[in-house]
Amino acid sequence: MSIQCIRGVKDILPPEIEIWQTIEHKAKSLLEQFGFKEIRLPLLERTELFHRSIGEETDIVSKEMYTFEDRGGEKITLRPEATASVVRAYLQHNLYTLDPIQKLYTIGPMFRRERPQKGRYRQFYQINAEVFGIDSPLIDAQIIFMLMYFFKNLSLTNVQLHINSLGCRECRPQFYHALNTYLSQFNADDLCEHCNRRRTTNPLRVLDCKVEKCRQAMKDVPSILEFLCPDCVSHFQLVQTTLANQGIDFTINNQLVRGLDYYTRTTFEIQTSHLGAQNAIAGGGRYDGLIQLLGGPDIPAIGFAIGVDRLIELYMQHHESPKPYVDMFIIALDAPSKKMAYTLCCDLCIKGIQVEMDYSARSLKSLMKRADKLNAHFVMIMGEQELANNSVILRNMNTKEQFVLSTNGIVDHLLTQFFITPH
RNA sequence: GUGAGUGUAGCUCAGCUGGCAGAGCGUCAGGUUGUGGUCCUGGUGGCCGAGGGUUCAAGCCCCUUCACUCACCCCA
Repeated sequence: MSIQCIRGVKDILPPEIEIWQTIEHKAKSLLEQFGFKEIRLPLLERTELFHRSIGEETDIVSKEMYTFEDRGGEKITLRPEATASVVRAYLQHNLYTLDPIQKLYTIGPMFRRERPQKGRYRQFYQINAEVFGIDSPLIDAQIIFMLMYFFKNLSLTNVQLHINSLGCRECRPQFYHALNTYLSQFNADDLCEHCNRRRTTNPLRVLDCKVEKCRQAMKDVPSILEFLCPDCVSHFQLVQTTLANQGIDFTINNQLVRGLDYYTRTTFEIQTSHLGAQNAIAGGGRYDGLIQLLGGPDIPAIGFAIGVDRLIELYMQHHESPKPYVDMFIIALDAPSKKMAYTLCCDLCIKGIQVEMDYSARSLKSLMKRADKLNAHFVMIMGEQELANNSVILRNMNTKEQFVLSTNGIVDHLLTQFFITPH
């Protein structure tokens, strides 16, 4: 058995790669239409960055990160998400002194060591966007609008938007207090093993536990939405009315907590019922305290990530991979013809025509079969007879029409008569 | 980390109560001079995931291990 790739990672091969290119291209165009600029970031960061931003008690940090010591003894981690790195770069380069408002996006792989399953890989890809320096709920609504437009534009209509508010540093402590009071009424038997630990370490996470007895126990749990301070209420209200005015359907889900500690106020997730258990294809939220937490000024921010692997899986349920083709396949039957074919092949390729030729000495028949396999739109045939007349045969593979063309000025002739030239 | 299912040709899969390793698709060649798709013929292709055990005999039974898939968990 030859060497295989490691568990939970995969190769993306042609022709599927074309779908990835299409999706990424569409995402970039849309993000740039909305004023986002690309930022390219390292995949490696100091481990400390994620401990401080994502939170020590989260699943990501406590058991899913690829962390190692490099040869200099430094603790390095393969990034499990992008937001922390974007914030790090924003602070490291003092981008806020240039303009506190920055809209940045990045596309690339993330790494989490979880058990792989459908839609969940150890190396997975995200399209990530962040807005720094705007605290208005209008920007919350706008990035959600942009996301929903993106999915609609890809003809992905079977997705649902869920939104919630997690409050701010003013009102969240009061909810925490109420939540702790509520949780304290239960014995260890009433909650699952994880939640017994969470009730002290991260009580918010008990809310969206899916274990049956925990859901029973959480039946009458106070809703975070009842504890929001007036500012948070009006913020959340404006997000909702703005979305509603734009005709965007959403569900308020007060159990939507999300797995990273840094979220405040608006959080959202876009889900689908067509991907099995891993139903979130995009998620994000506001993180007004994170920049300060990482040593920067008190600047609000909001962002989201799209799971590209899942998005593409969903997309492919309704779209075929494009069938590869070449514009022309050249069959040259002897050595002098091959020499000429080679030059012609290069000349046409640099003009933007996809041309393949054959480099072997196989029969015309087998090469015609190959032309068919390559889905060649045209086949050029040249051999002893043609070369003697300074001509070649051009066959249209769909109509079966054949033309005899002079070799004089053939590149221009082909470009103007047979191929739609770019520009 | 836990559970269930599956590992046989490049791909999709048959293979009976243990008895010579199979099909379809793909690939390559041919079906009389230099013309494709359909059709016909032939060739190629395998450490039956790996290691051990039981047996005269193991793809099949037992143990171990690895991988994949799905689910739990978590998230994108």
